[in-house]
Amino acid sequence: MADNSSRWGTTGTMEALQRLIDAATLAPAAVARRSEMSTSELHALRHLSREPVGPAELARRLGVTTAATSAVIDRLVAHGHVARRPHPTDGRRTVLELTDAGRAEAYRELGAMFQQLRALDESLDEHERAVVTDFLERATAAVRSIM
Amino acid sequence: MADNSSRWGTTGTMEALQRLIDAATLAPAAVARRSEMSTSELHALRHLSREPVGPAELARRLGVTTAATSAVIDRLVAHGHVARRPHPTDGRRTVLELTDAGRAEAYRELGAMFQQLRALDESLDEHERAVVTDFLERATAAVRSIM
DNA sequence: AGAAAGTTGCTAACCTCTTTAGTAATCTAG
DNA sequence: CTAGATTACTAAAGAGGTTAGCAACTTTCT
Repeated sequence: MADNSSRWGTTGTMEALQRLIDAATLAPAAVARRSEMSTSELHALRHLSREPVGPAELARRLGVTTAATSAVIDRLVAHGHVARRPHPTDGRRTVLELTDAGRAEAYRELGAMFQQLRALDESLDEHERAVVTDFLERATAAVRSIM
Repeated sequence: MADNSSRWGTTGTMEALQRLIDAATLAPAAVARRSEMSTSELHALRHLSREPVGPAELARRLGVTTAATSAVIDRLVAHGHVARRPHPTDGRRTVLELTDAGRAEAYRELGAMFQQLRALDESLDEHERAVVTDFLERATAAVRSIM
């Protein structure tokens, strides 16, 4: 058996990464509670801010079943944040689109964060950006390796 | 009102960051399901792998109430992963410590990820490490700003 | 063209985990 | 030494998830 007693993540970079991941896990719960929605609804709003997708794809991104996603969408529709539209070519599918109210809500809750992240990104020079992107991609691979 | 229609995170770095955060959010659910525990139990195991803390502090780190944390600890104790010990000086408090079985479980489920992250960290030179750490800390601040 | 198989989206019943509310024990500050 | 926090817990109630199953539609195979 390996050395279980060795501590993980003792360098500054690893500590910083753990803090980022913890913050990114806790922040949605805090925001969701404040705006009286579930974390899944908030995550759905965030995903739909990027591009319209259907319930099945949204379920994959949320990491829950399509059954649970149906309920999430019901709540978002009831709040006027999302509209269900028929898929243009595939009769089985539905396309979920943010309403203006939904877009405003997403912006209100998450806009400040994305603005700061954008400013952070723009403060990097080309070399730094390459270093950071490479790090993030390799860290993502490490995280995904346990899924 | 600001420009709601502008898309967020369109650069490579921002895309990579979003993928990391999504992976770091989805991975615990996948691992927890596989090892038949709740995500809170897994997160508790991870936090307790770093240092022993009490239920109140653990509740803060998990982002749930102490009532919910009591139940999480009950389950971990029932599975033999954690032991409740009295705090040496404060009579109100309890100190939670991983058992050998708990440490082995944490290592089994998360060890591969931390090993890869460690290798990633070690592949950075001093300058790169400084760039990455600074980026992670500023990204964490951005995420925390919406909490 | 028609049958078989897969995908999509939903409902219903159930179950797990969390919150709210309240209590007892202990510590700390005035 | 009393008043107010803090810690940890239990019990009742609620939110949100899963499993199971179905109907509609699309795709693939023959």
